[in-house]
Amino acid sequence: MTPRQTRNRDRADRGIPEATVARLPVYLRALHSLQDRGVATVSSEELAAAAGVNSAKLRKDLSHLGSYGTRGVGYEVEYLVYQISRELGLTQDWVVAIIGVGNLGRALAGYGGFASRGFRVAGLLDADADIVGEEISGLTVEHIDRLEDIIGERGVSIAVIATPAGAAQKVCDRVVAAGVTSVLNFAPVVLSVPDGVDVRKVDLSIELQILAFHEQRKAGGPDDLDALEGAAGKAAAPRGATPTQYVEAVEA
Amino acid sequence: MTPRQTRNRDRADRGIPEATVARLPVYLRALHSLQDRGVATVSSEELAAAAGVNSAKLRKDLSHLGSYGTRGVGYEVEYLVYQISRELGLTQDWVVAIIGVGNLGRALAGYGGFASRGFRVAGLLDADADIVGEEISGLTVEHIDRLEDIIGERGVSIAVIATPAGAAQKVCDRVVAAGVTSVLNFAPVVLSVPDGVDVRKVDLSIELQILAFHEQRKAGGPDDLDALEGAAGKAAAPRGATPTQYVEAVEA
DNA sequence: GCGACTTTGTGCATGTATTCACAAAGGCTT
DNA sequence: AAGCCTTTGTGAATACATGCACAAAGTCGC
Repeated sequence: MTPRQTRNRDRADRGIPEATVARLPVYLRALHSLQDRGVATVSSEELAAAAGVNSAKLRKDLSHLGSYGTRGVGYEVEYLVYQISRELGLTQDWVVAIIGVGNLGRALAGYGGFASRGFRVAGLLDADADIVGEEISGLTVEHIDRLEDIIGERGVSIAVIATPAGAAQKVCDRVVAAGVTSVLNFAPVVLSVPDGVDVRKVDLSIELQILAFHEQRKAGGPDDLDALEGAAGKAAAPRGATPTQYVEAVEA
Repeated sequence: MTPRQTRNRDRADRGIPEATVARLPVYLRALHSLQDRGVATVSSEELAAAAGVNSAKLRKDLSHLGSYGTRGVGYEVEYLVYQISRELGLTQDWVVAIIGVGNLGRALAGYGGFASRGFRVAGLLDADADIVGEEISGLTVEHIDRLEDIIGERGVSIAVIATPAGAAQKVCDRVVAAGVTSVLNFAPVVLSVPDGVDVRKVDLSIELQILAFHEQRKAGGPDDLDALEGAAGKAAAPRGATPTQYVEAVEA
């Protein structure tokens, strides 16, 4: 399937690489910070340093949006902020609902970074009757039974799932059925969704595990234990000999 | 600089691609879940489906660890769990300190997914005297002045930074100076660290912005506004004409 | 013990991302 | 107004990642 490839534009063609899209918010943040400091113009070298990337990469990324720099000078901060914001869709407001008001849901509800960037939290939902009615950051927690109504009435287009793992897929199915096409998932499960729905996952324990891998690497690789007898490995290793028993605890 | 490339191993050579490392925790989770259901053996096809990836990719990923499957049969769940755990460094315990006990820090402290996977939270630190002394999930919040002592005494090797943006770099410098070489950063800033230190970033607002981009795409691309007059773009557009004023708010 | 069937492990082709390095483009100075 | 200096934008080279497709390797029924 070729997705909406055609629009009435002729400069930057509509195929911005995913890797670039993922970096644009970082550039945007760096630009905002420059703006606060009153900087009017920035070179790719400086901006790249602030964003923690290679300057050639930054220039190529920006070139996908169009040609917004001035050779010999750099980029005008305010103009670039606008162009990136527009490209990312931040010149309009997005209505967000947070589902699952545990510790994490509360933290998200109170997160200042939403409002300032065009994301409006319009609903906090939970299944727990004790939590429903509670007021958090100016919003009253509502019962998840009203999910479909809330999404419809308030025009929610992004759902943030912060429920326990066991509930996530069911909640996801419901928000998708109600018309949501973007989901940010904090529950430690792989959500399955129909084509056309985007899911992004944020997973604390995965990030820690990746760090652990590199940490171990620095310390000298895995404790070899059964690798001593060489390449035969598998055949010789006692198959159930797991030193720690990895019993899955129900999470969050 | 060629990093520790040599160990006493001859099977899977020590170059596991980063993309693979990032997926191993996902496989591990899927395997744990199979284990809970009493499944003893799984094919690459099934496991791939559970992890939400292509089965060829899964097989290639696993082949980097060694040859742990049986043709015609599949993979033995328990054995594979052990091998992946070992590769990720989860057969040993990692000591974690969480710095910054706001909403997010609390949520992290209470997150069940840590303990069950070999991560032990050994310290909660904050600069706010009102918070210090408070008990959260069985730990007492300590003052950040004791940072260096705590890291040294308790053998902290991973620091989780959940402070406000403004404090993050300073905290990071201190934990690195105290010997920490892995940092998980929740603050919305790019941390700069010396070589040999790994930083991973989790950023809620970046994820939302990426979703917004795709959401906008589905809806038909950016509102064109100044692109109407064609390719001239930049020259013709009124340079400060940002419809919304993107003033950076100090973030959670 | 043999043949049919299943599923792994991987070579190869394709696609995507990064980085280098430099010509083209603009501003600034004299 | 000419030339120097800076910095962009991008072609080309390289590196990394994905997915197909199939031979090799094993199991299981008969």
